[in-house]
Amino acid sequence: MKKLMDHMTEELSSAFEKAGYDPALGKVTVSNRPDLCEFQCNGAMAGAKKYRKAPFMIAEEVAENLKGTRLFEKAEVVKPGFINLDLSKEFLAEYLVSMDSDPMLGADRAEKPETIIIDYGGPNVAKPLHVGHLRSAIIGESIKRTGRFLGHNVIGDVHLGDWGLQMGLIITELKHRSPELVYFDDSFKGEYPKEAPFTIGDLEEIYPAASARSKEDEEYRGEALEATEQLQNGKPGYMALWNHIMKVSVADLKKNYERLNVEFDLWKAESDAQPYIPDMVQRMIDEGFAYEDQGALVVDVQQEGDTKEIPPCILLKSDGASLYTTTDLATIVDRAKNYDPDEILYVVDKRQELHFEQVFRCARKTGLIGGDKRLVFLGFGTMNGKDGKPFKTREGGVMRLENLLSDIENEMYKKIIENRSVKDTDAEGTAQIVGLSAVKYGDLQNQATKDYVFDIDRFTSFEGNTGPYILYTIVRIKSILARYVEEGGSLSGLSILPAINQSHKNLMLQLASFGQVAENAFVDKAPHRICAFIYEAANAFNSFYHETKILGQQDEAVKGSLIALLCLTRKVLEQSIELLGFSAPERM
RNA sequence: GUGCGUUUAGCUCAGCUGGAUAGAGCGUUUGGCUACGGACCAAAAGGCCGGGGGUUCGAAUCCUCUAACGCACGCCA
Repeated sequence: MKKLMDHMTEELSSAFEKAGYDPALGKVTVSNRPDLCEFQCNGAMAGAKKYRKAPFMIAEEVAENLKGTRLFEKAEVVKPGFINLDLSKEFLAEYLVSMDSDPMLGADRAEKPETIIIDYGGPNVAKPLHVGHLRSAIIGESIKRTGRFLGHNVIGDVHLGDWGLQMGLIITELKHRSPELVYFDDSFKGEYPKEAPFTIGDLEEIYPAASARSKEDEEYRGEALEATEQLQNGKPGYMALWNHIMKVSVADLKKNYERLNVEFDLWKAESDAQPYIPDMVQRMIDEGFAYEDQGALVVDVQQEGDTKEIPPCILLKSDGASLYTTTDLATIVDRAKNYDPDEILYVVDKRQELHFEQVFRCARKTGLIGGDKRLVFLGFGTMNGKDGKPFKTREGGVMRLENLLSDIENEMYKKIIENRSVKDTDAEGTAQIVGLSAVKYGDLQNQATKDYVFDIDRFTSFEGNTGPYILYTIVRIKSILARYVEEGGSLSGLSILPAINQSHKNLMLQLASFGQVAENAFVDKAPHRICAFIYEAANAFNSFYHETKILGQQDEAVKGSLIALLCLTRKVLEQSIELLGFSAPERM
């Protein structure tokens, strides 16, 4: 569907052209002086030099050509050469009517749908999810939903860390604790037990213990490294243990991600890429890309024009074991082969930027993926506490994700109970929904690439630019609509009419920009733009609501049109939060 | 050391391709419930956009120098 802005830009462009100027000057933007006008065009000033003419004169000539247009109710020329525009209420109403009947709400479905793999989540098995995993999950999920909404074939892959030294560490620690287990008996030939000899709780205690010990105990670390390599070589006992670890962990991870309303299409892991490694490495050697350096097998990725030294990619360590670089490369092979994606997007901690730069260069250089395919790194910043330092528990430890969520939910529950004006049959369920909005909105409202301060008190507040405030606004709309229906009104057959006051028009203008916002947010991988849009829309609605009598409206046609606009507002807001990855309750 | 990033109101952050008086929220101050949810709305105060120089009719935005802070820099992931 053609955007409002496109309609206006077309109109201005032809006005410029008719006056003998470059139509490209007719670009219309949202006004940065809402007190003066709704939209503006600055083309006259941009063209002044080229045409050696005062911008004001150019603007006047252009404005002359706008007379009689049904698009604008005002098109005036101001000071140096601004063309200030106010949209016609009738045209705006027509636009909203067509937007209302468009399932995309004014956004365009991709002309050429692309296959995009988003690599996000990135948890390690046997380790509980902690706050560090939050951003990847939230941001990745939002981008996935937005891309999908716009018609792309987006595949979310959790990309589990299941193959590195961490596994060797767990196996080693298990061996120290229970050497009698059959998994450690090399002569054992029978079938390994079906049940894991540990629970998720055990694993969560075992890993940190092993990790800590390996840092102090050289010999222990050596054992872990050896176990890692043996696992990677498929030692049966270790493979059996690995299977147990995977099963126990994945079940737990799924539970946690579900609570976050985050869903992956693929639960692939590092280990899934292993089968591709030998061939890939061999080919890199054969084709002369890989060579031995200091005992390790490496590929140079330095390029001309680099302002710094980029270390080579290490494919195999001197002991022959692979690293995460190797795995990431092999994963590209896997993905290229099985999904043929146009783009692979990595939503990862920004500290890994250099690593991915190396991986991408190596993949390109060695032709693992077609040159027309995109490898994109979206690095996000750290989640800090109020002190500006990485978020920790009160005791200074790493905050587990489930604890964080529980804290938020409890906080929400308290507030809901305190404020409940409507009887709420399921305060706990509501607290969960609202709590999730607080966490997600609090995160997504910031630019992904920057560090941000996670402030529970602020995020869970019902006031200000928060998830709960947005949900409150939606619930309020639902409540009005419900009352309208109770009073005998019908929600069908209503149509949107021109605005009856300025706040009414402002709301309509804001809603009309949804499609453009969604598209831009996806192109720029910037969910925070959707947040900004939602917040402005919610404000516009509340302001309109405050000034305008709705249910008490005498004129039935007007009343119906206001109700129709409420329906559209609700639709737009709900679609927007859907893109962010949360939803609104019926009451709160 | 090299490279990358950040620096906007007391605090937390926006500012889309350079445009007219730099915007929100929180906090502070003030006003509004005999209209549909006051978890709201309206308003005030608060800023040499880290600093210098430059490009431009016009710079928070582009270039350059500089400061502070953060992060990364071959066999961990």
